[in-house]
Amino acid sequence: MKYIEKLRNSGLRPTKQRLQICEVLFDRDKTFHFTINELEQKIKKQINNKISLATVYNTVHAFEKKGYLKQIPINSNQTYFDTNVTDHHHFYDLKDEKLIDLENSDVGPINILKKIDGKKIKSVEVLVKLED
Amino acid sequence: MKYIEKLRNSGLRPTKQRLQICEVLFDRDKTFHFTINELEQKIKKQINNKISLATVYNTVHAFEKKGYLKQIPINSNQTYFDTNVTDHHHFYDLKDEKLIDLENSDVGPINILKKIDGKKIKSVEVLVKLED
DNA sequence: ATTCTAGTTTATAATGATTCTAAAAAAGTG
DNA sequence: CACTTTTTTAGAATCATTATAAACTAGAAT
Repeated sequence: MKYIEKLRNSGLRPTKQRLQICEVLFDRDKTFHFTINELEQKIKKQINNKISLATVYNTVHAFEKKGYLKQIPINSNQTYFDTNVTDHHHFYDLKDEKLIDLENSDVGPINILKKIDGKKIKSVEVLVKLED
Repeated sequence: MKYIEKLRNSGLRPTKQRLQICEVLFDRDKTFHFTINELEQKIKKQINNKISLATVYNTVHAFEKKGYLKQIPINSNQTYFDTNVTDHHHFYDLKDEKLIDLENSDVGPINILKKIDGKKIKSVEVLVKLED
């Protein structure tokens, strides 16, 4: 399994559950935007093994901490995660409640002119809300 | 009271509770970033009248719908609101968990080059995360 | 391989923000 | 005042997320 080493190198034991969640999350062509709930559904369909909801939460948070996932800042009652951890932006379709990737080339350069003493910029994220 | 007409014009009855919440929200010099919980605390301190939590929620949502408040897209278990409804952006200090306004003049123009058929852009919001 | 230990999984309970409910109160209208 | 509609309210219900504590497992040591 290709994820065993990746997990070990991060200090995470490559358990059956983590490896299966890796498959669901990372064996794909395109970026995956998801809520924990949606991920749970996908796991149910794709895997012949029940994974506890608590484990899904634990794993997603562990992966986020290690930098394999990131949260998408958006106002929703559920937390959204993204398998694309590079700097990039999003459309959010308010009607369908769906996220759409904006590649970096889809957004002109962003200039932050204000500085805060003693702080440095970690990330710049743009959320473009869409309506009909 | 200066808020009576404003409320009436929006189709909201100027009740005692709404007027008091208006005072807490809008009788200030600077932009106010808050969660419902923080707002409730401020109301308790500032007003000699108990306002039910349900009313605070109702009122904040009513004001948001009328465009007097807006939500700030950020990942937090609590929803953040902003009394500054003009197009503007935020710093988010990861360490202190504090929001800081970025005036429009603090951010260069943002060009969204991608279009989605049948959808139009409602808002463009930038979140700049800060670290030490 | 067997034993040991720390890390992991799990079902379930607990928490906490938000929404719902339905009855009482207040606002606006004639 | 009488009437209708909107608003407020306390408390219940909901729903995402986190905590708990017991059972399990991976990796290391013996």
